[in-house]
Amino acid sequence: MTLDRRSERKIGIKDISREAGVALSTVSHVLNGTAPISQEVRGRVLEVARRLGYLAKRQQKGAIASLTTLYLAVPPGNLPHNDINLVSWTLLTALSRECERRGIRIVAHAGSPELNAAEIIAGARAVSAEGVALVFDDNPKLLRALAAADLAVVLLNGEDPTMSVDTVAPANRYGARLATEWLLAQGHRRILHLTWQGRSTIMRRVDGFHDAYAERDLPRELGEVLYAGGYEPDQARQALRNFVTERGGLDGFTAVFCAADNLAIGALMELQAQGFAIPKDIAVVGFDGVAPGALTVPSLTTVRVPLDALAASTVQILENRLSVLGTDHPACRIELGCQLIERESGGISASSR
Amino acid sequence: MTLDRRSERKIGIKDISREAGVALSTVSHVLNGTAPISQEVRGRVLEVARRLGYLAKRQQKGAIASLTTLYLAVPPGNLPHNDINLVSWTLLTALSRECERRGIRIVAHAGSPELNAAEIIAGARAVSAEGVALVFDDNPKLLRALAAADLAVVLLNGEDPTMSVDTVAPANRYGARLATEWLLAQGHRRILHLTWQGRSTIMRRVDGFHDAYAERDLPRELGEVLYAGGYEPDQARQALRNFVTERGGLDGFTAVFCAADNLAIGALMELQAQGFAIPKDIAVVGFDGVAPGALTVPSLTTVRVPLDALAASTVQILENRLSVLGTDHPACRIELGCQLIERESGGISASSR
DNA sequence: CTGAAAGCGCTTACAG
DNA sequence: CTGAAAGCGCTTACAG
Repeated sequence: MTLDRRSERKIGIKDISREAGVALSTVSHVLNGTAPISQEVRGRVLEVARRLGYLAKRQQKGAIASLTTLYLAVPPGNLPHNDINLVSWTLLTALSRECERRGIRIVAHAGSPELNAAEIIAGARAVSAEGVALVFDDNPKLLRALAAADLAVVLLNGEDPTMSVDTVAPANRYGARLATEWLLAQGHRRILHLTWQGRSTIMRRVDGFHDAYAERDLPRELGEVLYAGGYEPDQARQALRNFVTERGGLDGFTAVFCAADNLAIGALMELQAQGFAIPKDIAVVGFDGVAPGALTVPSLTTVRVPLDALAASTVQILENRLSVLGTDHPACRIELGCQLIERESGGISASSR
Repeated sequence: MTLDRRSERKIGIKDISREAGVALSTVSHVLNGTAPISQEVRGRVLEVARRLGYLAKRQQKGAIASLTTLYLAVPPGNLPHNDINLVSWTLLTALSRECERRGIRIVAHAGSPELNAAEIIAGARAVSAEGVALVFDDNPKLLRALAAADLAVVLLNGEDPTMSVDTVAPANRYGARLATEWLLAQGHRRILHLTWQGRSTIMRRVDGFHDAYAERDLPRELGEVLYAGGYEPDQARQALRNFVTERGGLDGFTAVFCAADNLAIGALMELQAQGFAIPKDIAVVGFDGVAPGALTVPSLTTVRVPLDALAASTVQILENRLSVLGTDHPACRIELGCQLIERESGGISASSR
């Protein structure tokens, strides 16, 4: 029994023919390309078919149930045990909703504090999982050991330097470039990138920060990278406090681009505590797009990571790997675009002035 | 009429049930997950279904014919007018074979020497193409203009810094890291990366070259980047000739990693002309994996780019975008893994010694 | 492009 | 898990 169907009635080509006002056979011909149909009718039929969800249903039917159980391995430190780690929480929620929607059972791994390939493989076997989603980790040894097992493995929100498994991640480099370019377009020249020594995905955001300067042929020294001790708001505060003390002020910087909303929230607090007006004295932009940023004062301009789409791609790539793609098909890396959410802390966009 | 079907007879679940030795209904239950089936039987059925090509057929059927005509835009300079530009030639061949296989008409753009968005859009409209594949180009203005049109656009073998369209490319950064790491693992420490000031995809290979050093905590200054005037073999020869003259020899370098097979072929010629033995005095590794590398003396160790898989992904992503994914779904960037082909010029692998 | 009709391939419910 | 059987949804060939 499938639990969750968005619509009670099943949609068939009959519904499409009625809705689009064409013959049943015409719908079939459009969908299969079995007869030459005018561009106009064809467009109308496809539009209706998509709108009614028929295309999605048909594609879903095409992808056979190669994945019935998904085994989920998350490094314990990233489990959403505190309410600050909202990215993890939102991403894992999206993933389990996607599985529920597709009727896939999802089983969480529980093992040693440090993830361990043998444990994960044994755990997945024990529940007859065909696929494993590894989240946030990018220990090459672990990845290679998992890849060697007879399982489909996908790394979500991480980077596999050895490309031994498929990967799904936000376009970190692009997203950081997007935010930096947006600030540059508003006339900011000295931008401080506040980040931490995190995993390589976080380092890609540093790359993107530099890309934006390079693209405008601006000396990369105009921008500076400031490392906080970690991604907690307090660590952002600490880092900025030290920075302001050392430089005796903002040292000409007019914007702070933070590698995570968490850091941006800390930055907002610290800069305001020091008497700076945001965005007037200094603009602040975050990265992630999780809920709290909408509630800060001022509200946080940030780069939104498409968490729902990431979850959907993760399941999709696992099913593909298990069905059509064999083990010999090269590993793939999928990056999804991010979007700039303009709120108050970044100032008013040059384009909307 | 569809032209090309790999097998004459259509494969159905009846064939699978016979081949796997199970009941017809069992096959159906396995494929749809409509009844609990033992892991063993389930595995056997799926294995047979994949082997007979049923899974692929079913998935193909699921993906409705949203793409009937593909419009292909290639910057004229990249058209395979000379026999050296084999990467272009092989990639475009793979793309048209993939289209033929799927019954998609492919129409090549012919316009101004410089690609121009208005012309491409008009050309695509004129032949009623639903999708456009833009190859090798990454002019942001052009990409943005194309993205604004009512067409599905995919950039093949390029990088879109603005992520306004979907992208399919080899994992350049990873591939370069792979080759460099392979050389480091053999004990090479001073590696020369021979490249040219090409598009950003070529620059990613430089990034990967540095990644390999960083990963081993080796100073990046051990490796050096040498820019040739272009990617022709003669330009590689020229660059190496100048290098050897300036440094009065190989200056301690024991390996050359070239950003393209074309350059590697030039490097082989020049280094041998100067009396160096390959791989004994200096190892040479290429990138691309096109045919001529197998025929050089010594044969070329190189990184193979999965051109067939790139072509298949290109068509796949266009169909996805046109059917299930809407215009609001974030743009995606797909990178496919590359593989090191060990031949003679790189020396014997440490692992196989 | 329509519309009625034949037919195919798969799904599904059920007794064993 | 099997096997026979009913039935559903889509495809396809054809006259208009």
